[in-house]
Order: sequence, then C-alpha cells, then structure tokens
Amino acid sequence: MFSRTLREAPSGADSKGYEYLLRAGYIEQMGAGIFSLLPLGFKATQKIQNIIREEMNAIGGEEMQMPVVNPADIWKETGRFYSIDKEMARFTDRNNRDMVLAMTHEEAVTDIARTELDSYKRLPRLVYQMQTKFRDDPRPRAGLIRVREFTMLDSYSFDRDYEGLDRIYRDHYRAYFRIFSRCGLPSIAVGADSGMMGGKISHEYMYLSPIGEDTIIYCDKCGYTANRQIARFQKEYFKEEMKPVEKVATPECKTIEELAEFLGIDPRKTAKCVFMVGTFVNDRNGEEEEKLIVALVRGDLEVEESKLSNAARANSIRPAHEEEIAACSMVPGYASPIGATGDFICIVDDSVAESNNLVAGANEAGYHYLNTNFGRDYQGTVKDIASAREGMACPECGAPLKSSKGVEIGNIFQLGTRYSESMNCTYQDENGRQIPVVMGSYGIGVGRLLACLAEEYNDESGLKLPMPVAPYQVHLVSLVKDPAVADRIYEELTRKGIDVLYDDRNETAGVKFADADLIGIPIRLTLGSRSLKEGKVEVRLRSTGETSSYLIDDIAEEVKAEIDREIQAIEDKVVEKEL
RNA sequence: CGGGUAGUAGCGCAGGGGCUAGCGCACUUGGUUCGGGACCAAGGGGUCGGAGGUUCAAAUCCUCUCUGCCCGACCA
Repeated sequence: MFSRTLREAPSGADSKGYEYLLRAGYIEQMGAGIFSLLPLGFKATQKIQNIIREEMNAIGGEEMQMPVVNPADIWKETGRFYSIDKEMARFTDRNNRDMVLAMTHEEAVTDIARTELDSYKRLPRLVYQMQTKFRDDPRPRAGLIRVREFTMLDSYSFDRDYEGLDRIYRDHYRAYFRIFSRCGLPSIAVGADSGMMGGKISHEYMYLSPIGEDTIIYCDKCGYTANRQIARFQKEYFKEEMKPVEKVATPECKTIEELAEFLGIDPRKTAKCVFMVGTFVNDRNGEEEEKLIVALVRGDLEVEESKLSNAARANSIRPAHEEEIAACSMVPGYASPIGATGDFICIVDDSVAESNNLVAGANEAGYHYLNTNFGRDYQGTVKDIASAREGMACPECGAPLKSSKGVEIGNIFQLGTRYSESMNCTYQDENGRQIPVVMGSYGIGVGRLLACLAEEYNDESGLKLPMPVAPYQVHLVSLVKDPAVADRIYEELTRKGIDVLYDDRNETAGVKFADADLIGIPIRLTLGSRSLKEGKVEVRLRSTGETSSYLIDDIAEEVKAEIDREIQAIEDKVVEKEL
C-alpha cells in the first residue's frame, strides 16, 4: 500500500473524522484546502460515486463530462464572469483569451444544450458528471469539509415547462435521500438560499453535526426546517397610536442594551440601525458600484446578512466603514435614517415597519428620538431581514424553534430560465415558437460526503466506515510465517470479486491489529497458528467488535454472506422521502 | 480582508546569540522476539520556511516576505 499510518495526528486535525482520515492514510494535504486522495481515500470515494451513479441513472440521468477550463465568453453571457468575485480562478491563454476554471457547469451545459435540445421532442433531458471543481474559498478549513478543489456530482435538467422541472426536482429530492442513506449517512433536507445560482426554489441536504458551519432552524412540532440564511419566524408587532417625535439626551448609549437600560424600556421598543456596503455589479459590462445599505431591525432582533443582501439585490455586502456612514450624515451609535442625506438604500424589517413609536438614533452623538414611525418619519423598502434564532416562534405553527449545526452535503436548485434566457437556449414547440428551456441544477460534494462519513463512523481506535463505502470489504491479517494459506485465501476471495486488503507485512500482531482498527475495514480476518490448526480463520467485525470464526474451506461463502448482511442492513434503512 | 498563532528530519515536539542542532515515533542493517502498537545493537536522514540585515559568531536578535492553522467575517 502506497500510504502509511501515523501514530500521531498531524497538528491542526481538529475533528476525529479528519484526524483519522489523515492518520489512516486516506488523504494528504498539499496546501490550504487542497488535498490528495490517497489510494484508500480514492477507493472510498469511488464507492460513493458508484452509489451516486446508480441512483442518478435510476432517475434517467446520462453521465457525461465537461471541461474544467472554460472560455470566459460563456460566463460573460450569463454575467457571472462579472458577478462572481475572486472565488473563481481566471487566467488568459497564450492568445490572451480570458479563461476560467469552472466552479460549476451551468454555462458549459447550457452552451451544449442550446445546440442539442432544439425541439420539444428532445425534452426532457437530464445529464450529470462527477468532476473536479475549483473554488477559491477565502478560508478553507476543517479538512475535507471545506476545500478549494473537490469532486462534485453535478446534474442539470432541461424541461419544457415548470411542471416538468417540478417532476425532475422531486426525483432528485428522493434520489439524494437514497444516495445519502445508501452510504449510511443520516441527512435532512432544508429550505435554502439560492445564492449565486439564482432561481427560486432550493433545498440543501444537511448532515447534522457540531462540526458543521451552517445553522439549521427547525421546528419539532410541525417539521419546518430551513437554513438560518432564509429561515422565517413569527414576529410580534407593537401597534399603537402614533405619537409625536421627541428628542432626548442619551449620553454614552451606543448599544441597544445601554439605550434600553438608560431609558428603562424594552429593547423591543427600539429600532436598531445596521450599516453595510453592498457591491452591485452590472452583468453586462462588469462595472461595479458600491452603495451604503441601512438596515433597520427591532432592537431585540438581529440582521440576517444573506436576507439583507437578497433584499438589497446586492452581489455582496460587507460592514460599512465609519466614513461611509458619516458621508450620509448618520452617526454610528446614534443612527437612524431620519434626516440622513445622500445616496443609500434603506431596508426596513417588518418588525420595525409594523410597530409604532420606536426609539431610534437622532444622528447626533448622545441623542435619540422617541416615538419614531416608519412611513411618517422615514421611508424604505420593507422586507424580512431579521435572523431566526432558537426559541423564536415557528412561522408555520408558532411552537418554539430549535437550531442545530449542519454540514451541507448536497443542494438542489430550480433554476428556471435564468441561464436559458441569458444564453438563448430555446426549443421549438409544436407551434413553431421558440421557448426558453426550463432548467434545474443539482450537486453533491463527494469528498465532503466522505468527511462526514468519517465523522459519523469512528471510535477511539479509528474509522469504521460502513460496508458500502469502506475502501475494502475485508482486511486479511496473516500472523503465520508461511504465507501459503493466507495467499490462497487472498486469491480465492479476490477471485470471487471481494475487495481484500491483505496485510502480509512482517510486523507484530499488535501493529497489524492497530492499523486494521485505524483503517477500519468492516471485516477483519485473522489467520494465526491457533486457528490454522483447526482449519479456521478468526473473524472480527469492525462495527460491533463481534468475533467468530470461519472454516477456511467455506471462507468465500461466509464472507460473501457477511458482506450481504451488512449491505442489506443499510439498504433496509434507506430513506424514501417525497417532497 | 482583519485578528491571533506557528513554521527546526516523514509525523509529533525540544532547543531561543557560542563550538558537531536534539528527543520520541517512523526508516535501514544484524540478532532475539512473534495474537493487541516488542527488545538489543549499529546506522541513515534536517542547515532550522525564504530573502536581507546586525554581529567576531545567527536556528536563536531585527526587517521584509512566503506558507499552514485557528477566530472573525456582522449588529455601532
């Protein structure tokens, strides 16, 4: 075997799963967010990919492969050449032509589809690939969870209409649950933000785990789940008769807490003002414009950045600098849109817009206004931009919401005509009309899936990946000097199509067992002098630690039966969920 | 991009102006062991991330730079 096991974890391995993948020799790091899959890791991902392939074929997918390097032209057509920032790697070729490393393949596949799918008779279609993506993430972390280069399953659907899209979207919804559960990974689907993909409806598949970076808001009672980026919740409004504005001195009250305490009021009776700067990119020519965004939420709530970014239709947002705020004559700590001047976008959460007589900043250090009212005292766009937190009321049933950390392992999008329109991908219908194709795109991170599996399946001795995704099915440990019998067993099992890792090293039993536990192949067969005398091998299951023995004469049948049992146990638990 | 932290042998670490840079694991050779990370002996391997500087003398001090890891990407 090319790789070796390590006794000690390389520094920086902060989760068990990541530590064991490194120590067992599944992966090796080459740079920030850049990893090699060593033979063990590669074999495991191959098994994952085979499961994916079966399920994608089952919903009618055709596997294909598109280039990683794309001419920038097609990315300019959709505008994403301009709207995506540094996350996409770019270069020019020898002829000085703009090129990009595709971080996803909507442009590439649409470019092909516009010539292939010219008639309603050729629809619907579904294609997929499993291929390398490069995304220059500003901060890769947590081993394989967040990397810059990775293998992704991505599929693209083409339909005549939204009914067709809905059908294939539901097929993916179901297929993804089958894929994850066939790998042995528990997952949930949550409503999600469509981000840079555009489009309306989108779901993320989450593996719930403390190592996750996403926060999922969910309701135990009615089953509502959503990524916090878009999660809704019920807000109480404070409606009352509007009172006249009154300016009061509030020295040293720069935070809502200080202000509420000083005035002896509930933070819910205040309006909090948050400043961000949005970048707005012109899709046609890439020209960028920055604009101050003033976000108002009620004092007890917090702004959800992605909601705000969507509400302002900004490509990206960042916190504003003091000078940028001052340029619109507002005073941080004592700010509100009242009396502000200059060019800015004001987004008002409905919690503020629908409540009356809130305390807000007077844009003068040490002073606030009492009884401010949206509409009367200032204007703006009303949108939900508040962040859902644990304990808030479920938008569907009102029960207290809960939250959990999760890792996004898959994502499905209803794109609609966002790409077909900008790239002129149309089909001709029965009446000879040109109609834009209705598209969907769908993705699963293969390496991330392996990372999650390593996180889910380990113990104090190492990994214990489930049978369907373990790099090998059997780990054969020979402890006798004469290799003849072990060689014969290895050859027989291999001939029967069983994946065997054969430890014929001249190491002590302890070393071999420790390595076997660390690598975590589901079935360990040990050939020692004791059992050999009886014509037997010892069997130990990695998942349960259960031990027994097989007669050497029956070994292939016995092993096959155990493999089938373990696979069946997973298959029995395959999740079938409909959207 | 900001903050923190660290780069010394394949991995984990010590050494913090002075003469040949060390320890554990791993590796090589010989021998003894041989069912849960064996033992003895003898070895090989690093110029201390990089560049520049200070000094009689730099892994060690200074400046710049590169890279990894962690935190923050945010409520004024």
